[in-house]
Amino acid sequence: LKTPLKQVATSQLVLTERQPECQPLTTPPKPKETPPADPWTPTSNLKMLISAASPEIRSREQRRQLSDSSSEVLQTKHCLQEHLLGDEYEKSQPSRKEKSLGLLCHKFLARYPDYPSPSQKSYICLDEVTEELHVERRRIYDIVNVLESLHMVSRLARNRYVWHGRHNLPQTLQALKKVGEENKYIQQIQMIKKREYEHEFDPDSERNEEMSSSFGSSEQSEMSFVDLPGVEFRAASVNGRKYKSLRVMSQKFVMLFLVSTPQIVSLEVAAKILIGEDQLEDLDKSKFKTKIRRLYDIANVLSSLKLIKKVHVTEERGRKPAFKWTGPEVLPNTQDTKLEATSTACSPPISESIPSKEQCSKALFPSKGKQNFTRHSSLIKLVKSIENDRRKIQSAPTSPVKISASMYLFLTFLLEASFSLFLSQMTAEEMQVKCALSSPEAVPKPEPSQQPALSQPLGVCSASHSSVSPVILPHPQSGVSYAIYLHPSQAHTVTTYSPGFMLQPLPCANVTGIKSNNSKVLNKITTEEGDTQRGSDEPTKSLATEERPETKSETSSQRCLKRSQALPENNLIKRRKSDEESLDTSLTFFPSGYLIPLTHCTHGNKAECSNKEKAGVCSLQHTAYSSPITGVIPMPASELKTVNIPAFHITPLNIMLSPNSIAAAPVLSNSCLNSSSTSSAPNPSSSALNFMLQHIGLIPAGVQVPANPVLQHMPVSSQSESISHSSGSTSMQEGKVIEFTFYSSINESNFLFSLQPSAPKEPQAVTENFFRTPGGPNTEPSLSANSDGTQRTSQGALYTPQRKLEVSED
DNA sequence: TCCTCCCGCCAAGCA
DNA sequence: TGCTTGGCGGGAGGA
Repeated sequence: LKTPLKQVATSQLVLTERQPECQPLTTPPKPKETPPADPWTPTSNLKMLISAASPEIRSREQRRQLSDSSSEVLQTKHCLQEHLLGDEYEKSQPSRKEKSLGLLCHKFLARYPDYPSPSQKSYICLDEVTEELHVERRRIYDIVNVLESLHMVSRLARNRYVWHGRHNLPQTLQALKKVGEENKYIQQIQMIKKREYEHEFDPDSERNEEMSSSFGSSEQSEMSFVDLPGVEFRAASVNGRKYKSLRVMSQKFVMLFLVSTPQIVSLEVAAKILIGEDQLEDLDKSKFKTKIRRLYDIANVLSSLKLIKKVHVTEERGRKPAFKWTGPEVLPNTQDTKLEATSTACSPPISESIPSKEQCSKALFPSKGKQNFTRHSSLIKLVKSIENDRRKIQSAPTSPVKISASMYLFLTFLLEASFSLFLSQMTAEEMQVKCALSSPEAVPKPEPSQQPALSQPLGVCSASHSSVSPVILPHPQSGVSYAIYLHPSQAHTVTTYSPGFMLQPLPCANVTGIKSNNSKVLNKITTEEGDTQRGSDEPTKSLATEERPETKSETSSQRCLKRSQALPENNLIKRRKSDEESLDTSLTFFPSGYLIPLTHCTHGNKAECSNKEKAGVCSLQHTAYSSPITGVIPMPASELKTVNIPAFHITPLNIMLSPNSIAAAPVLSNSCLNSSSTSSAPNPSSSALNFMLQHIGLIPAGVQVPANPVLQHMPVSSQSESISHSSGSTSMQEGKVIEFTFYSSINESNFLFSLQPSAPKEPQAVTENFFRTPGGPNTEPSLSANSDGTQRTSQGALYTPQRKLEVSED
């Protein structure tokens, strides 16, 4: 059996990247009369002589003179070796790049047609290949193993493989995607990113135990080779090393791309996941490095297959190598999903019979007999992780937060970042569904073309981030400016202008559903809110109920309830009582979840303002804000956690602010309410934040905080702070603070921030407390993982890490 | 300096 | 027992 040569093999195929089959615009074809191996320049002969050992040139020779070229080149090489001494010979050697696995893979692939005729089988003889490509057998194994993982080849016998080409690729990718989804790789990726984020805050913390428990033991997590029906896996050593095999690693690597959105996977994350599934407890640097090495090997082959492309992801911590999926799009595993949905390189005229979905499923998930396919151990891990989270939540104390006026500005950044991330982490499908469910008339369905922007997860700056940026909303009558966080789906757009601060299209507040699952307190609150609020709540409430199946093992509200019951010192009722007391005096309530007063209510109008706002009208006096917002929800933030709000439909703020406590908050805007001037500010970068914070003295020089600091309980000094703005139009008054409690809660179907006035606390340095890290001197808020990609402080407040990410291609 | 990954040792396992 | 297969990590080229 001879290894068949690819019908069309030119030097171009070897020296340049191969064009995808279906690419419409290609380089004009080379004139036929030009022999592929002819010298291109007058000096080419010399170059060829000098670099005769180059694999490319050798390959060219091989193709031109099929049988005897290799020996000639070898002779040339030997001659060169004889005549060139020392450095000269070294220089004549092919460079490292020329010997790369990627290039070798190109050459390997050039030997075989992408879509071989089913009638004639193509066989690969390893000896032949190694001889013709002048590489060590070991290297061919690397290539073949990866190709085998994609079912582009399969092992026939010793030294012999069958070449399938890309015929099986669509099915394979679909199967891999399904397995990847079953293995909850998305969650694992999020968890790893989250832990990376934690690590930034607490580099010394030992979380291996936690990680191990969440990833499960190695025996649980072993994953077999994902096979396809009719493509038998006959690896040589299937028993001993298969779990570490490059094949399995390659499949997992591909799965990560297929389940990710966007389809960019960093080597680091991939390596951690692969290690995690092996033996996380043995995680050490060398193992990590080894995994990375292997991933490079795999990535080189996948790159040659045009399935991935190298990119770089820039985060706060630097530039990380990553790869972007450039292969065919793999649609969800539905019965209707035809394989032709895959595109470009994988859409040949498939003449082979395509295995049915049932066959694939049966093969992938056999109900009995030999287990050929993935064990879904990640489910076990997930449960463990969730249990850990739940334990922490239930035992977590709650404490109020004070935050200074200067912090407010910063908080707006945080809110934006967090909410932006939340949005970005939603898949386009979720968005469509939830938008449609929650506000069918107001929410236009995202165009398919918009989906990528909407579904950018994991720190990639989404183009849609601006849609949830805070708006500084002046209120001339009350003298209060508000920051509003609303999603555009909320309603009509109004604009405002606030010099020196973020300006975004301002959606009018459209009261969103706030649903109480079971909290008596909430019922009471609802009563307090009044009928109007309830009325506006109803549609969404019902929708939220529909949207949120009972299968959720434990809602955030339940968790919160448990927590509150378990913690007398933070008893909700106590808190509520306290809140009500403050309400009697000076507390101002703003419509639930939307507005943050930025400026003080003067003493002259404070009471009026307070009363108005208590009635839910203070912020609504202006016609531009005559939205359906009605009523307020005065409740402790911890109780607010019981509110179940359909994600994406609500503005994630619940605010109760005391005019006293905000008496001197800055006026950020005095612009005309109806001004049409609008400008968008970019998402604040980490460096910008750090600069700002350092500039205003909130953090010492040299201290860096990420763009999305932990949102957690932050005892903040009520003492005078040195705050000054030497630039910009925003001025902060000294010695005044806004006091509120910030909670956030995110899970799959809930998203809630709340702000509320906090009880007086011992003065503490704002910087120290706001930016303290878990595990630091003040270790109260420790971070823990959550299965849904969010993070949680020990008090139960959740946040989702986000980094400013830039993806750059090399 | 760090990223990238070639190279080859050597062990597992097959014929 | 020899050969095939492939895990693994040192260390060097390259950016």
